Amino acid sequence: MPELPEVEAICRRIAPLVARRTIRAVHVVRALVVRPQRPARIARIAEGRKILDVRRRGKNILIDLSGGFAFRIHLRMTGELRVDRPVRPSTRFWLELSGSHTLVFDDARALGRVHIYSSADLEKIMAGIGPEPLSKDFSLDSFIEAAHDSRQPAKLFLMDQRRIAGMGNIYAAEALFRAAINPRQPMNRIDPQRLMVLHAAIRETLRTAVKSARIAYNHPGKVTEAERFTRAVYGRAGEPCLRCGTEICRIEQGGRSTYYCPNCQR
DNA sequence: AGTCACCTGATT
DNA sequence: AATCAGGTGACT
Repeated sequence: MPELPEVEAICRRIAPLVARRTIRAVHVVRALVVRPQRPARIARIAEGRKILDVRRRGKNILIDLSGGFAFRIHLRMTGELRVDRPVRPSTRFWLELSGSHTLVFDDARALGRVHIYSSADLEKIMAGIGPEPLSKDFSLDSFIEAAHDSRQPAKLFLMDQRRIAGMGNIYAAEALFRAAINPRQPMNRIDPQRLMVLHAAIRETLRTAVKSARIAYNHPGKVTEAERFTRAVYGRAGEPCLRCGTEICRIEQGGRSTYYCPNCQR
């Protein structure tokens, strides 16, 4: 379930475990996940370098290496990163680190990607995605301005990575519920007053979800409890709205599910 | 702007 | 057997 909050939790979790370690060997189990890059080239570049930091940008996990290189890992739908021994059928890629640690990338569907770039190239790629919604870069003014220029339905706008970094299907739906906006509403037809509410709702939704995701990672048994707390509409088609009791609807937008309350979100 | 392919496992 | 899945990018 990797959107911004889950990716943030993963980065925070693994950073202290892998930082300052040296990459002894790179193992590309499935060349598909590094395509179009070549396993041999990735290994040649990465081996012997030290891991300096693990960061998040949108839904990307960035692993800075010594000498001006970095890995970019995108989990897509089903990817997972863990620091552990690599003994799973779904393991696609792993790094052997100094101190006999391993950083393992598992991905059942193999849609996730691992690439290596020079730091300069990586920055160029990351410059193409929108502001971090939990940082000051995500200003109300620029949000309103961008909304004014777009006829996109609100939910698709929120999920557009060039607009806002890291929002996905779940939290876009949750933020719209919180702001009481219909997911089909074109962005340029939402008045500034309500855009202000939406801007705040995006930040609150993600902040809450980051907390839940971090708890979920540290206490696996509490996952369901944490999720219930962060999901007012997502996946609840046919169930009563927590605010008004009306049945939650499921519609399709851009080929995927959108959940909303037809009474609260008009 | 909208649709589909990319993959595979879980669910119906 | 068919359908569904939280993301993204390539295509029309």
